[in-house]
Amino acid sequence: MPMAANSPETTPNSGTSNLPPVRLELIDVGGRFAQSAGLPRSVGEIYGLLYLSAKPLSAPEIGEALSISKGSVSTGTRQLLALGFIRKVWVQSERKDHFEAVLELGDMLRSAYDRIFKVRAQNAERRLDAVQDSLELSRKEMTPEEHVLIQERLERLAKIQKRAKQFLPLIERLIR
Amino acid sequence: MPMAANSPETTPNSGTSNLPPVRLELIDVGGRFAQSAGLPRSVGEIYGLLYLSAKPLSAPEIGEALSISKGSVSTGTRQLLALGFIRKVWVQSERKDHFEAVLELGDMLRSAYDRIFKVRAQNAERRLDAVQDSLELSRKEMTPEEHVLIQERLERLAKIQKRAKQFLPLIERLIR
DNA sequence: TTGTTTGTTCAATATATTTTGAACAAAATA
DNA sequence: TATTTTGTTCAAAATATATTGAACAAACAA
Repeated sequence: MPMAANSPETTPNSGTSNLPPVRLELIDVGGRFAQSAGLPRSVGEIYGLLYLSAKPLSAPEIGEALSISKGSVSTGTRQLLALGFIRKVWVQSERKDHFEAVLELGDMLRSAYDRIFKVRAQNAERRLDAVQDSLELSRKEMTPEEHVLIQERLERLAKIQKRAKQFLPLIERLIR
Repeated sequence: MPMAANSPETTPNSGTSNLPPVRLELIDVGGRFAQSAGLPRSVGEIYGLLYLSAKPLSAPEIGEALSISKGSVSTGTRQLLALGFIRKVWVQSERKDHFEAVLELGDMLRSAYDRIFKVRAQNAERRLDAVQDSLELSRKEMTPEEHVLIQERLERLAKIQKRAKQFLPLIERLIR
């Protein structure tokens, strides 16, 4: 990975676009970050491109700069808009949509982070409750020893879950 | 997702194993959790199986219970061992390796979490430095305005990065 | 209205990841 | 030693995910 900094050949699209190396690199940074966050690489690349752009870019411009298809630009920008990472802007005497990066990246990342965190915490809670219900339903089909053992271990999970939930608001306060 | 609780048909391996429904459900919970953490589903399923097991299980037992192959059991247990989520135990008069879940799941999750977090923070820092170097290298190939704009925006990123880094120790203290 | 431009959708394709299982290696037994 | 049992590896198959591009729809112009 440290190699990437010195090997423009591996950087997206070095052949056809004429973006300066800095920008190609930030596109790559964005792409990798998106991947590590479970999003398609192209989504991060679009953000990386827009983040260092002096002016809003149209969909065809984005597609050309990154050599990705119309379709990918369309779905990628839709995702970024939904996440609030970019916005549409109106460019005078242009019919095409134009996009620019929301520069308050820190705020966006924080809110995305705890949105995800909250949803996960909720799901985990619901799911664990269901498992505990299931234990009671199948009580007769197991030995008392097995029942107790499982009950205890599920109880442990529930405790972890509860603690994680309690930390949420603390982390939130800390983070903003 | 709520469906899974009521549809044993979709639960892993309902045909051949005779595990009680609770255990099948926790296997599923583990599988999904692993996926959301970017690990193969089977890894989470193995942990889920072991977590509610009254006794350590051998590789073939795991493979049969989850209907996954020898190879998957081998790589899956290796990953879980490396992460510290399970351990090998010696079972009397048995030649096969046996595995049991480390029950202190909370501790393991916390340490895994901040291990990942630290590595990411480091990578982000190295990477951003490289991008900033790259900006200086290609200074002459751009207009002064472009240079300033990019410089400012990279500066913003560096600030976000620095703040995130500062929070790390706080989060750590909070979490343990 | 018709023709043109712009944007979206989605089936087909390409890519990346996971799983399998046969071949191999290592350890234990006899 | 040879034989059996147990565990690992890795190329090939299966699966999951992302991307493409042609077909469609929606907005606008004339």
